[in-house]
Amino acid sequence: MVDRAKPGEQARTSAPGPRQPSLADVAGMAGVSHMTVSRVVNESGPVRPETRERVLAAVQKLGYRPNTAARTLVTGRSGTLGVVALESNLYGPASTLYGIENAAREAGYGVAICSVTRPGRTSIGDAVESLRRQAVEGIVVIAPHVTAGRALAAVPGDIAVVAVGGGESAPVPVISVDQYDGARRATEHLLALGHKTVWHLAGPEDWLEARDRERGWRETLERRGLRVPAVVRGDWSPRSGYEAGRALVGKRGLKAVFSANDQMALGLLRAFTEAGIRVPEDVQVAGFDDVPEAAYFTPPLTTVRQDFIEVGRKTFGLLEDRMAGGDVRARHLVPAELIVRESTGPR
Amino acid sequence: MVDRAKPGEQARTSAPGPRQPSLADVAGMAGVSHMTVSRVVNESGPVRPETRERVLAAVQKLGYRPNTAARTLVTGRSGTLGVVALESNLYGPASTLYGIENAAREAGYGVAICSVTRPGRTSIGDAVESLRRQAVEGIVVIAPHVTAGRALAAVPGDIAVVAVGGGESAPVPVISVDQYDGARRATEHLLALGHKTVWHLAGPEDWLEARDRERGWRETLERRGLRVPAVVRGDWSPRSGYEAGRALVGKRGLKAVFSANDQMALGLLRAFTEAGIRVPEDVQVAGFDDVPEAAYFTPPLTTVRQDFIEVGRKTFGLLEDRMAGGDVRARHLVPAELIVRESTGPR
DNA sequence: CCGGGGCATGTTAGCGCTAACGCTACCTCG
DNA sequence: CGAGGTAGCGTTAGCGCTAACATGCCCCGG
Repeated sequence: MVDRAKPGEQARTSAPGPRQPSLADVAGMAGVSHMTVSRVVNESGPVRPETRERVLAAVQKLGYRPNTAARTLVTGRSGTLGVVALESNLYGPASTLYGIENAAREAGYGVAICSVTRPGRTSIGDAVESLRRQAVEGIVVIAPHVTAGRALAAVPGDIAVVAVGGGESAPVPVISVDQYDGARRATEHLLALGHKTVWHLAGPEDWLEARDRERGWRETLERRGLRVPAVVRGDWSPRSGYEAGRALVGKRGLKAVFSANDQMALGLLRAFTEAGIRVPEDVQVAGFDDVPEAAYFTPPLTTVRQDFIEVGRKTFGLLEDRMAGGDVRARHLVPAELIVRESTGPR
Repeated sequence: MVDRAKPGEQARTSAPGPRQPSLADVAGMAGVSHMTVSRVVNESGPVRPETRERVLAAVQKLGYRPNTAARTLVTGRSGTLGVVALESNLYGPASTLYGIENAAREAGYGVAICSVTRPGRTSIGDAVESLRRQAVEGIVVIAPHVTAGRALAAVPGDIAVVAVGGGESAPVPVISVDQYDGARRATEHLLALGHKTVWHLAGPEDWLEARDRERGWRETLERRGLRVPAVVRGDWSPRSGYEAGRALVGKRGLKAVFSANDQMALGLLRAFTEAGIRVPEDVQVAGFDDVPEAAYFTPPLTTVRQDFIEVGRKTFGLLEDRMAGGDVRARHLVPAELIVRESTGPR
């Protein structure tokens, strides 16, 4: 039965050498049936210790490696998850990706990624489709955009999908850091320092995280009956923070600014420095993300830390539930933590 | 974890649902053989236009999706590449990952990632092994560590592997940014400002990039017969840069420092600021990486830019060559570019 | 009017694996 | 001492797909 000379064997033109050993090859060498080898390899079903030894020796000698494609074909399970990631170096999304990969690997899953540049209905749809062809068992969409919600609604319902950090109205479970509460904490911290109000440098309008942070800031002010200054908007980049900072310089009553992320806060600090405004003496600044650099800005930045490992863990857990058939649709929040540093230090 | 009591007892806990349509289902609906459907789907072989229409209609109606596992099993090609990535948020590795994913996607490949925390012989070996089980056709190892070279030597030779940014003595092609030349440029730039020598804040000793940057700095000084100050070493983090900065403060003749990356340079700036040392008036500082923040540090940082998109493109190109059977072993360098900003500005 | 060569399709044989069941010992217990 | 287990294997039948060959058909030249 190990006679493989008969069928068209010289079909391979590019001659990749001897093909990978299969169960049958191992079985032949160990003098057992391929099923016994399968049982040894997968530890399914009883095998006599000495038989196992023979099989393992043959596996070792031949360098046998199970063929995932065949296994997937017959079992319908690939052991792979898909992640739709945003192609960006932004601290949050990148950290989230690693957090998920981490949790997945610990559970024995592989991870296939497919990045999208500009999330819209089609590109997320395409990404999901391309991952499905890779036979993933479940998909995580890192979709911080408002439009992502709509895109997710169009995703076929016969595969487990969870979204992280977005997908507001999406018909899928969503995990995210509690942006609203983080913004509230930062704002209240600034107010507690005695300011009459707090300005806000917001992120792009089509990012849910930007909206939530803005809402957290706005409602905190409103709850206290304080004046809500006009929002200045950036695009997360240090450059946009810098430009916003130049626009803010000279505003009457500018005493405290809450930036929607640390990178923009850095730009702010730069603009203020150039304008001769001292932080924290003249104006106090808080950011969001706690990037590793934040503690070493000039001055060190008060910010809101997000636990992305935890986000990854929760995301994976939820995806597992979905894959097992659970009908989870809740929104899961991971708490945010305020880190106080000199940029809001006592004067 | 889900406890499935006995193999084969109640494996399918979740929706047994109608299984995905197969070629046969489409064939049945279109009234043709499954082979004709295959030909339509893959555009291989002649099919009458009206037949094609019927088939496509059935494909559409049933929502047919080709089964990659089956296709892989029979063709031996999976259309997927593997990337062994470093689990870190470091700007370089993360950017490289996206660069590669980009190039791969444009060429129609999927990407599976497997991250390793602490690269050593075993973990890279494990990662490669785990990717092979996912039937990847080629593997990119983002391996900036010295040990990675040895680990790569132990990787079986029957699969295409290329390394990016490391793997010095590895028996595989290597792509990297020209760290040596980048460091040389930064150092010469600092010297051109009239300093007698340049200090160096190096990266971890077991990172090849750190070694190359240090060598570029050292040999530039030596070529000019200048004194080579003792190297201060950090771990890439802003914190380590800060600590190094505190150690450097007060050194006699400290006029110019070249930091092996921007994050550490930020720590340096912080330490100098706290010590009352002005940059660039008292000491001039250059970094490496050109992270997006660098232009907004206080002061804006002179640094060396790396083109990671280009690295990704070249890496993928080389991997393609390898997969096609080419025996490429060269070391490919992507040039680095010096970006001059205020931290080395004219006094 | 017939045979050869294409075009458009169908048929068959696996790829490597696991699920499901079959078969033989041997062992236990009433 | 026979019925009924169970450990330890083997055998068979696909999973969905593609490569290779087989078939029917029509067109055309001889």
